[in-house]
Formats: sequence, C-alpha cells, structure tokens
Amino acid sequence: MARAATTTDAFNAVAEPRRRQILDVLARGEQSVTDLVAALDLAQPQVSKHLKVLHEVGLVTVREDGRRRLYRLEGRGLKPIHDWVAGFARHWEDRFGALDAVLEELKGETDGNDHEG
Amino acid sequence: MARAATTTDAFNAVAEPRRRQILDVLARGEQSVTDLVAALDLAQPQVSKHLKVLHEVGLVTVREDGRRRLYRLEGRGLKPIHDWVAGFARHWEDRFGALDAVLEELKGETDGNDHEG
DNA sequence: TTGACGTATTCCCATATGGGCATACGATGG
DNA sequence: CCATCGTATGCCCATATGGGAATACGTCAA
Repeated sequence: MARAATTTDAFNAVAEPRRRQILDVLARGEQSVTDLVAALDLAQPQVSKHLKVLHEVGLVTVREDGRRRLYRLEGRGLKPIHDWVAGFARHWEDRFGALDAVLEELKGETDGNDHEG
Repeated sequence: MARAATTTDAFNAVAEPRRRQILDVLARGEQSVTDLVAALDLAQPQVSKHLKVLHEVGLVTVREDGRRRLYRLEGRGLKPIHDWVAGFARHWEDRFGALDAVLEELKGETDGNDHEG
C-alpha cells in the first residue's frame, strides 16, 4: 500500500507546506484563486489542485462570484489536529515538564526497581 | 516531484495514523519495540520502520538496554504543529468567534481611531 | 459571435511510500 | 561455539503524489 491519500484527513492534507500556506493566506479572509496565485507565487493549476484537496477534507469552502471562485477558510477542520497535539503539550511545556520529573522520581522510589550499579 | 518525504518534518511524519498511535503509546512512557508491537498489533518490521521515521524527525529518542531498544517520546517535536494550528483556534472556538464579531463591529464604527504606545 | 478572463481538469512522470516477508545483525545464555 | 531473542534492513510492488504544460470549460465584454 502506498501512503494514505492526501484527502484522507486534515493531517494528511496539511502535511503539504503549500497547503498550509494557502490556509495561512485564507486566514486573512476570503480569496479568489487568482489572489492566492499572486500571494503564493505558485502556478494557478497547482493552486486549484491544492484547493481541491483542502475542500475535500473540509478545510475550505467555496462561493461562486461571476467567473471567480472565492475560497474561505473552514478552520474547524483543524480542530482534530489541535486536539491531538494538545494532548502532548505537557511534554514540552516547562511547567508540566517539572511536574512530570517529580512524578517520575516518586514513581522510581516507590517502585524500588533499578538495574545499574 | 512526488510528495514530500515523511521524514521532512513533524507534519509529514505525523500524517501517518500508525505513527500517531505509536506516539500515543509512547506518551505512557518508554517502550521497547516489542512492547509497541504488542500494543499496536502491527508487525515488528513496520514498527521499526515507523520508529525510524519518528526518530529522524526528532519525535522520539532511543536508549539501548541490552538487546532491547527503549523508545521515548520527544514531545517537543510536536510544538511546531501545535503552534501552527493554535493560530487558527479563533476560527472554531466560540469565545474567539464572539470576540472577532465584536472587533469587526468596532472596526466598522470607529474607523480611524489610532491608539498606539 | 468572437475573444479575453478565471478556474478546473487531464496527461506525463519521477519519486517514495508502507505493507509483507525474508534475512541480517548484535546481545545474551548455555 | 550455537541457539535464540530483540531489532533493523533489504526487496518487491501497487499506489498516488505534486509539479509542469496544455487545454477544456463557464462567464463577462465588445
């Protein structure tokens, strides 16, 4: 089996840097494909393709306006990622880190299990 | 060009569900490959491969203990993801949503009231 | 109608993924 | 030295990616 499709979920969709850039730009408000092309210095076809992926995963919304298509950020789609990562915050935030260290120590003492001397 | 390598950064490494599972298990503490194999119901070779990727991206740490290798979570590696996603939180958290609405309103009403220090 | 514009779609291709399986490698115990 | 455990690597392959370039729409302007 190959890697999971980019359209599998937000995690895969967002793994691509360009797609993250697009979302960053869209965070500033609705944008047309042309706007994005200008902002990203990327060819129009690729932008459209990336937008398609983002759309399939529900990270963006489209609205038709004449010949243009205005894309809008659907931030909620990022929540799963946020939630998952947040669960690890304690592992790099100093406050939690110190607490963990203490707990580890206590655990070691109580366990009374060491192998090196 | 094909998709960016899974070892490019945490975003790509974590796009794979199995890899996320591994990190979830490691969050409970140091584990040997065998432990992970048991916990994940995945073949040993694949586990080792995934661990390799996670290691190359700095999401895990290894420690040798006899014939075993104990892997440890290096949560800090997830910070970039956390930081990036956090920037979008306002787009789905109600509190921020309400705040944005207020700000938008104010912006429309008192346009030109510069306040800086 | 003709033509220009704004976007989406299609084709081509080098790339490397992730699983399955076999096997190599280092450490430990007889 | 030999057997075995714990892990890492090597191979094979179906899959689909993402960029480039060409082109097919759909819409608005003369």
